Amino acid sequence: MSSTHSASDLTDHLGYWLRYVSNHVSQAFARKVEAHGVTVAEWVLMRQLLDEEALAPSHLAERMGMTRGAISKLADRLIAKSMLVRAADPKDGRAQTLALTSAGRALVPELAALADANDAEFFDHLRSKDRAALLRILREIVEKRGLKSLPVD
Amino acid sequence: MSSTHSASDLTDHLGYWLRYVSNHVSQAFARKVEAHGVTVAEWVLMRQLLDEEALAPSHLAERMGMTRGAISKLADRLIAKSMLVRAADPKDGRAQTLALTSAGRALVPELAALADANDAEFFDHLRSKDRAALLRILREIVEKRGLKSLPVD
DNA sequence: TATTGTTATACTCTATAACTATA
DNA sequence: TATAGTTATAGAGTATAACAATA
Repeated sequence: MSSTHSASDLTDHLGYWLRYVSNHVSQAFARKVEAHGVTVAEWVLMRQLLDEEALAPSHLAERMGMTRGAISKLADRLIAKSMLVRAADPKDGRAQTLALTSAGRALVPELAALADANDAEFFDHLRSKDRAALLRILREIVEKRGLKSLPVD
Repeated sequence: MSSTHSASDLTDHLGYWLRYVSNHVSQAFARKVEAHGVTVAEWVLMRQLLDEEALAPSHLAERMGMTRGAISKLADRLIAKSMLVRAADPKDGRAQTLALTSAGRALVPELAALADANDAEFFDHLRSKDRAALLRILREIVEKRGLKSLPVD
């Protein structure tokens, strides 16, 4: 039990509010990106690859907090959409790498603009101090709680 | 475009961090409640009914930001688990009401305790000022953005 | 044997749309 | 016709587990 909560004031659960707001924000974003033929999860994967040239599926799984199987399926869909290419790793016969195609790379800024617009829609009305605090706190949770170790696989 | 973001610093999207943290928190909570045979979405529905005696499916759909069809299916599962009962509304032959069974009502505090524990796990390390700020900001977003009107149906 | 990745399977969550019964 | 609800269908997202290839 948290020191600041009791079972009686149910609406005070931060996890509840986080989920509620996050679901709405993601749904709104999903609607924006679907015109470009991609989903939110696909965008997240593409974004991981933007600065990286190429990444192993297992590496992506760790970063995104998903299993390797889930990444495989996500990658399949992006490959079918010609956003991604899979290639064998010459150094290790078991390994594969995933990289953006030029089409995929070209799409990222458009999606990023939509993400900007979505952020603006949900967060621009906040005082800039609150907006900064929200970002800082979320990052702190990720860092302190070491979020990324979830998928046991 | 938000005034505080550009397409180049992609990791600054609040929506991204919100989603990332929320997914981890919800997944951890899902693991805790599954021992009691319910899912997170089921818990949210049960919780809506705790203070209400009985609600119409359409009312729940509006509150939870889901379609009526989705509520129907969720309710089916909870009824199969004997947590919920469906009853005809005597005043309107079309209408139904959903209410917790005594077993359902008895389970809520146990789930609430798990929610407390989950919250503690993810948020207790924050300074209490930050914890309060997070709750306040999330609530403000819900209020100002009027979140609940999403499902068009 | 351990590791990388894929595939098979299953289930939750959710939407859209068609349908039923009542108003 | 309009409304309340359910059902049918579909697809995303994700997990677990079995499998294949390589190390």
